[in-house]
Amino acid sequence: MSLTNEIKQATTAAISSLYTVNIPENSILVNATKPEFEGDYTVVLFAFVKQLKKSPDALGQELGGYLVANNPTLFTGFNVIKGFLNLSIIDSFWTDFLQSQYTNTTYGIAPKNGEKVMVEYSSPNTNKPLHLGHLRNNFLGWSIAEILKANGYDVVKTCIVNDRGIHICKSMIAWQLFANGATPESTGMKGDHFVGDYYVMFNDEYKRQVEELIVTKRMTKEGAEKKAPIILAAQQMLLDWESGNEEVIALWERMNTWVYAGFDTTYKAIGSNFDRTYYESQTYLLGKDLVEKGLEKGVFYQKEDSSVWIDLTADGLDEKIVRRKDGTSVYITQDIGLAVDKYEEYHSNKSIYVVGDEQNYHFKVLKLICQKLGLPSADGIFHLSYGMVELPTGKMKSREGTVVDADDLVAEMIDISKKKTEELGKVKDFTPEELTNLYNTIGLGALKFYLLRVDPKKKMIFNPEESIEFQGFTGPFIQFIHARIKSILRKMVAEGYAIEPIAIINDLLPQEKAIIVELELFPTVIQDAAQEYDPSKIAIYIYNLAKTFSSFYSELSIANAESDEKKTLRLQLAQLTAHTLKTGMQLLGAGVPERM
RNA sequence: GGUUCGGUAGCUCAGCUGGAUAGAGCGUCAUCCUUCUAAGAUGAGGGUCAUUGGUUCGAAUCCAAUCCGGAUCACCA
Repeated sequence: MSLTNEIKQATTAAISSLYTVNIPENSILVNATKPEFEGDYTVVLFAFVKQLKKSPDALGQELGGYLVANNPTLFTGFNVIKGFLNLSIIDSFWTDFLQSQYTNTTYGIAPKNGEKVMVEYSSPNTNKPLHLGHLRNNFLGWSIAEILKANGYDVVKTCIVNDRGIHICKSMIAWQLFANGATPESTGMKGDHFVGDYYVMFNDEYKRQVEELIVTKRMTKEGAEKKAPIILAAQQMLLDWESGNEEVIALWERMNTWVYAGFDTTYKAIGSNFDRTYYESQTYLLGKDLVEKGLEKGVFYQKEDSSVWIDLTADGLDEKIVRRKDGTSVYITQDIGLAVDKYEEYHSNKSIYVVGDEQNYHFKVLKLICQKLGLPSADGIFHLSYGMVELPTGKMKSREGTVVDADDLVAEMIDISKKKTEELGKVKDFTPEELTNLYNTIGLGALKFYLLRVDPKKKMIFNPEESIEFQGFTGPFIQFIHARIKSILRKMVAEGYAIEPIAIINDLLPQEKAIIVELELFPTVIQDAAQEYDPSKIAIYIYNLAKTFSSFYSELSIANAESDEKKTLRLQLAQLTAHTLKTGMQLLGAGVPERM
């Protein structure tokens, strides 16, 4: 149990025994004491002053006296200022805590709880390469999966690949028209970029044809957009694809192979993977049966043109189509089918979809429809909605060439970490392989930390003009503190100094105590991060811990401590800090180097 | 227009289940490497917490209204 919970419990017990009044534990507010006052934790008294009919000061004195007298293993003293009861925690509590955890390399990680959760993220389109927005999505999905695991859940990471539809046909048409048989191999290009280029070519040609039709045939813009030969060809190709035309399918498969090879490279570079990948080409027909059943049940209704709808106006939403008049399924139908499919395969009660906030409405509707259909998976559907990554100039637009490409950005980050490392010249004895690993760790650490340190729900601004920071509130700072600690620990090992458990220390210095106080919070932070689906809680926490340690480090010597006892204590502190920083970074999908 | 998310330092962001004098990082200025890694530490400066009203012992935090910005409301996915 966390210390603040212990304090709450002790306070409830005290109030109950002093005044025979029962106050719920969670209504008691316990905060860290402000540095300008004496004490470690503060109970805010105003809330129950009225109920207990006491002045804040009298209540504080009585409560404080009782708490100290009855919890001698927890509190050493108290003071009351206005309505705040400041409690001092006994040093033995902190040293005990440290003794019990300093060798624990998985400090903060909860044991398995037997529950299963699915996390779906990434969801790429096969007609263009991954960009910065995908990176935020991938890092978020990965991190949430890790955070849930750390809370004891069994996690299945899934990906739905958007591999069919008119947009894919556009790349295919353009390739047929313009490629002259070129391939990623023949051009030396990464497959996803190769295919993405043809998607751009399609749009350029489409635009040209539309303008031509407007000029030569005096068509309206809308009319020309429908009649341009290249769009008609794409539409025909989609029909051919759906009817199983062998030639079209063969081309589709060939181009998909290129794209997947490209995606694989990117996923490998950013350290991402999935336990199960679904392909829309295989799932797009799912859900049709469910529409039939829904019609029978009266959840859906049919219009005269035989399209099928659901009326959600009673729930504050609109009417929504679930099957087209030509009988084909729409986006939402596929998702209903996939939800059922996933549930039948894994039987997880919770299914998290990491998808941008532009689809908030879609997921509201999806969950509602599933509930109305009485699907067992319905209540477990949770849309982890995150904000878009924008540029200072606004949204990223592929048509205007303002997309920040994922591969480019990753390469740039690794390159910058290489340059910075070389400038500092601290790892000249590294082998080329060790150097490559280090640059990767630092570059990706910086990138992941940067994208995960802000609240996922908020949109974030990325300025390509200013490169991502390596100093201050960043991944490399945390990595640096970790490497520093490791360096000290290595030195101790080299000197044959063993870190043994020690007896209680009664003269903890403020700098020493500050770190233990911070460390004690880690398990609570991991729980919060899971509850809120918010990796930034972890990022902020490990940054604060690293900062606290860094201050401590610059003020007090570890190797040349005043006594052997203190030396050991500080080494224990350093070690548990290193474990915690490492675990925290791992929860963000980032690594920590032993040296940098 | 309906729904919804946001507006905190020059910039990027914390803090939001109401609690003490609103915090970081970057940038600016100053100090510190013969002592465990300076990707560091210490300090200075920087605020009408969008605006107005309300709730109360107390509001950046809760409520209402207003202003500004984003997303969404497709027989696209």
